[in-house]
Amino acid sequence: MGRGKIEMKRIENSVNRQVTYSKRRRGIMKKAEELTVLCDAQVSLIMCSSTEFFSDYCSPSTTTKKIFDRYQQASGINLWGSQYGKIKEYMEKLKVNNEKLRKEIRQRTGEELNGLNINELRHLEQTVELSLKTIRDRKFHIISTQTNTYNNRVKGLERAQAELIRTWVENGQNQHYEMHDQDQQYESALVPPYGGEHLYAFCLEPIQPNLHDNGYGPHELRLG
Amino acid sequence: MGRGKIEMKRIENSVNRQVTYSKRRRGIMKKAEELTVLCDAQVSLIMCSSTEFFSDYCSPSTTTKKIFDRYQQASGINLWGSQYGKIKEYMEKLKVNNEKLRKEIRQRTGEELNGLNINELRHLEQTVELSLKTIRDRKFHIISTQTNTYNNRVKGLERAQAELIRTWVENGQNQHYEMHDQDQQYESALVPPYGGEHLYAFCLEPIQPNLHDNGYGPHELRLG
DNA sequence: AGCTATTGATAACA
DNA sequence: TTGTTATCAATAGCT
Repeated sequence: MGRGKIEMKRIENSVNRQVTYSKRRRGIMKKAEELTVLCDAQVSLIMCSSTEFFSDYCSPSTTTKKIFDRYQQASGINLWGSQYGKIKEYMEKLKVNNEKLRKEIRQRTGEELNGLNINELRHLEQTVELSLKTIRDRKFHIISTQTNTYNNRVKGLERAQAELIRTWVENGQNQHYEMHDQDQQYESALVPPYGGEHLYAFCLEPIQPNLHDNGYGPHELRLG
Repeated sequence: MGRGKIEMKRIENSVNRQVTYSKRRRGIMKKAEELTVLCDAQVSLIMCSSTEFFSDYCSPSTTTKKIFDRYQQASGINLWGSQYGKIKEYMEKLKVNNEKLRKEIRQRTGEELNGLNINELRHLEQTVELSLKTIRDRKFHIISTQTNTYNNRVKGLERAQAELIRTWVENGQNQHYEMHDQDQQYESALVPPYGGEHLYAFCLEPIQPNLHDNGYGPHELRLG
């Protein structure tokens, strides 16, 4: 509800996050007060920002502690039973949603294609193709960044070397052999990561990202 | 924000008051959840209607009690049933898992590539590439199946036609014109789906598969 | 419970 | 940060 819709996920820009927090904090407090006044309700609201800044609202004529205590009592005595069904229902929804997400992944992986007709397959193909392109672009971006890093490191060392050579030469010719040794060591240590083939050597070993985690952990716990 | 502005005072009609309470209760809970997600905040919200009905919201990864304790540093009561705690914990796991699945999808989609190093990107690229291949194979399989279906249908009709012609010819030459008409109708009806271009015509219109369901359904229900 | 006409909240911008 | 405004979201009054 602003100049544009926003995704419901953590706002990455920390300044925006703080601004949004302030604004929404005021908004939710207003809502709490309105609920109190309009509906004769009692509301306790405690908020803690990501920077550990607390704020609270509490309806007049009571305290957060009183509401909290009353809630504990009430949920222990009256309400627990009726809540139980709702909680189970909620969990079912979560599970269903979970399964839906897994199915999407299986389709994208190509593990579960039987249910799809050709239209859906074509769409899926296009989607995955696009994803692949995005991933490749990102990879090339990173590779070029890495290359620049190495370039810069090499340039720095070359400058240092030139300086050393200059120093040694100025100090006389009798240390000529040692300098040459230094030079060769330097070359052999530096060239490999800089050379074409070897640039990629550092990432040959495959790593298992967090794809395909089966995610069955939660099922360990059963309602009993 | 409704059909008309309302005065900010207790709603006297008790039915209206209850209805408004329900609606606004959902609203404020949604706001609390949004604050939690968008701003990485921790929120504890307890509401008690004028009929003593309690509801609460609490950010994941914490509990109302923890927030309350941290805020007030004075409670001393611990009556949260062990069941309640376990179930909440289970739901938290489900939620976390949900988020993990969503993240995997976002990575496969290429929406969230920032956290990945080059190894991971390479692996992801390979995985998605493989998926794409699987999907394509399946698509071609279906296309060829479709083609065979059409081939068979055509062959069947050709046989039937030949049989008809034979019958008609055996019955005499005076029905020659009508047979020719039949023949033409048959051709124009059959050729389009069998012809190269037109084979694909039936699947041009894009379909939205169940990818990217935002999955907010489960959040409708709150504890309390 | 659902449905809209309205008011309200707020994301982006200044 | 505080204010402004174009947009999206919540909801009051009805059914």
